[in-house]
Amino acid sequence: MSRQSPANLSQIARHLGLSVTTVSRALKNGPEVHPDTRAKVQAAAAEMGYVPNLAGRALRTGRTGNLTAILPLETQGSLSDIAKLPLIEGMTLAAQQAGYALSVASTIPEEDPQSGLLRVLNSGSTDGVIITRMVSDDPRPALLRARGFPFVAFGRSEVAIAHSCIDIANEDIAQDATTRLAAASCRCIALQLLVLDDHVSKMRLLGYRHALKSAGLDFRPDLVGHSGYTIAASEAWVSRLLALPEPPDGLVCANELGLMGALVALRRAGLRAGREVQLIVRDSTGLSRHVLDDIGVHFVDLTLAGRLLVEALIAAIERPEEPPVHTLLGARFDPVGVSDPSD
Amino acid sequence: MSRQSPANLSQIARHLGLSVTTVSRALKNGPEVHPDTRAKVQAAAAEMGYVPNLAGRALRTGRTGNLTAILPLETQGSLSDIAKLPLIEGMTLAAQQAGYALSVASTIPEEDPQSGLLRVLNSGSTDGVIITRMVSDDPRPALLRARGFPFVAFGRSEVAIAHSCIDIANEDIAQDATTRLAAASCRCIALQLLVLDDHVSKMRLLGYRHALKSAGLDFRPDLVGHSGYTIAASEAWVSRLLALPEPPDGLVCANELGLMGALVALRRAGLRAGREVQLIVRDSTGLSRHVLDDIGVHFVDLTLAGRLLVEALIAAIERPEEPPVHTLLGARFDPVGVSDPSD
DNA sequence: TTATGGAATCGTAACGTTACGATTTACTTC
DNA sequence: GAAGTAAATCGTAACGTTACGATTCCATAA
Repeated sequence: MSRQSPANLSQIARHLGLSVTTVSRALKNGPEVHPDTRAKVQAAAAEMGYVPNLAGRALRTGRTGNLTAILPLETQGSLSDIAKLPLIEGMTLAAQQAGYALSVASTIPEEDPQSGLLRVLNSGSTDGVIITRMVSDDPRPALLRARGFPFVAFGRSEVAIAHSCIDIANEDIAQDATTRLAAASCRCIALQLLVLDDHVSKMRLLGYRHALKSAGLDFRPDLVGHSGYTIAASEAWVSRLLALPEPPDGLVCANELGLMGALVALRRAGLRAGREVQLIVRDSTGLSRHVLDDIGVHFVDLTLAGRLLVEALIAAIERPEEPPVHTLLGARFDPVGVSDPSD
Repeated sequence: MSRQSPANLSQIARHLGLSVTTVSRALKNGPEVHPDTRAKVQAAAAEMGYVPNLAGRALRTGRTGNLTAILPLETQGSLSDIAKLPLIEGMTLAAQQAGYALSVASTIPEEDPQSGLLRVLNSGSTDGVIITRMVSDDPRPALLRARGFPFVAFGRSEVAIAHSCIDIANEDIAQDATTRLAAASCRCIALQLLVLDDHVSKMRLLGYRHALKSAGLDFRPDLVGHSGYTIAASEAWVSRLLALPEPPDGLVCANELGLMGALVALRRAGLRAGREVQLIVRDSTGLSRHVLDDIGVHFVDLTLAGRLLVEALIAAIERPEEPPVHTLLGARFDPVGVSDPSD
């Protein structure tokens, strides 16, 4: 009962009385084989259950058929940012449909982000990488560029290096959310950010300030804060907000977990979402509309983002002469409420 | 600016005046090289930035350094079962720490589950697979066994084939949940299942019926139903339950999404969780305790399950003579409530 | 001095694929 | 019928690694 390996080119060639070369060419629709031969070879390959051995092909061509996404995974057992799931799903499915396999590699929190990337590159087992969590002066694009290694970025940095990137229209979304709260008569609108100094927060802050100005509201630095990626941290931050002398009457939440934390904080303070404090959230899982009975949800389709990232990466690998793409993904605003019958 | 490839064995050999063979042996601590030589080789390899080419190694040894988990991913854009995220995280991190890469392959809903598996096997790009969503008479273990291909299963089937599997103690958990509801004076306890006919549902039903019997309660088939993996389906099912002539006063939810659906259904019916209907949920993300203000949560550590799956798979690959492991993972019961300050 | 044996190192082949140049076959044209 | 040409096919080499048998070297014993 030992491991049986699938048929290879030489077995097909022997079976048909052809050379390995001809079989190889026939299978990839090379123009130099006789149509009859091609048909015969392809029939035999199908019948014998031939699948190309990727190691052999990789050794010869340098292409492995693997893509790697570098994501920050949760190592401590606490609740992870669930928006990663649709992103992973989108990337995996798009890769699979294009004949690639997608591996996820995790950054290690204590580690320099560059060395994690280097580990992946040097293993030589991937054709291209997707990098995430871009920061303003991110060193990774330059590193990848210097190696001539195909990559795409999820999110923008301020580094002037040509590469494809897919980003979320964070500025627009924050601006729209703030404007909607102002239109709902909020006068003290708080903005929840996730981490300090990354590009996402910078853009969201821009949109927020722009909307405040348009609505004729003052900017109050004490209403802006970063609350990290956990429910507990969000709850702590919102609780502090609510204890201010002039607490907010509107809150732009950063994501699902930020919303959860905010809801817990409101419950503890005896306040009601949608009444004393109105909430808007940026959501990527569809979860928020089921827990939030308030103004609405900005739905950001990260499954689509994952698909676009993979497609851009494959383009960078297979057609390097094409110019890089820059896609800015907007959000769909969904009003919510208990009466909404949709999923 | 073309892609620079890292050093290979022959470059190191040339640089040191040794043969490729000796360098190869020195780097993997083979016993036949002189200690001085080994030290020299390893120093040179480190200095020249040598990393083994995985394609070359794979071609020679048949080992690729890749593991594949076959999961059902969401292709329709609807909210996916978020419990997959901690599972993926646990698997990915454990694989990474052991020097493997983990790819996720998705089953295609319309497709025969076997052909998806075959596609993965035949690609020859993976050393072992993790299969999930086991059903009672699952054909996949026999298929994998016949090929001599290393694999582990998440969940048990009733097929008598020796292989490692990691399972959740679904029977115990459902029994404990039902018992707790009965102890909280519930007399009509409903059981939410996910899909019909899989092993998980079978075990949960067993535990549920056992607990009912112990508590002296009658089994009512109309209180047991399967509600699929979406919030909407759960909501529809719970709504139907609540419209029964004798509606339940207790509900054992299947997972986070089942809970969400139940909460929406309760709100719509004007009922309060923890009052007219008491809830217990099986949770793997830590999310439930933030939305549920009721009896409690059975927390199932799927990050750990993912880690155990990968470790068992690596054992099956590297040490096939070892007997397979069967691990049954229990749950930790966490009482919840607004006054609970933990994350 | 010559066997003996063990330690250290080397050379060759092979894994399955593809690129490239060489070779055969069949058909047209003079 | 011979020469020329295009189409079809073939043989060889190479990617980087490891397994295996062969070989060298050196110290010790006969």
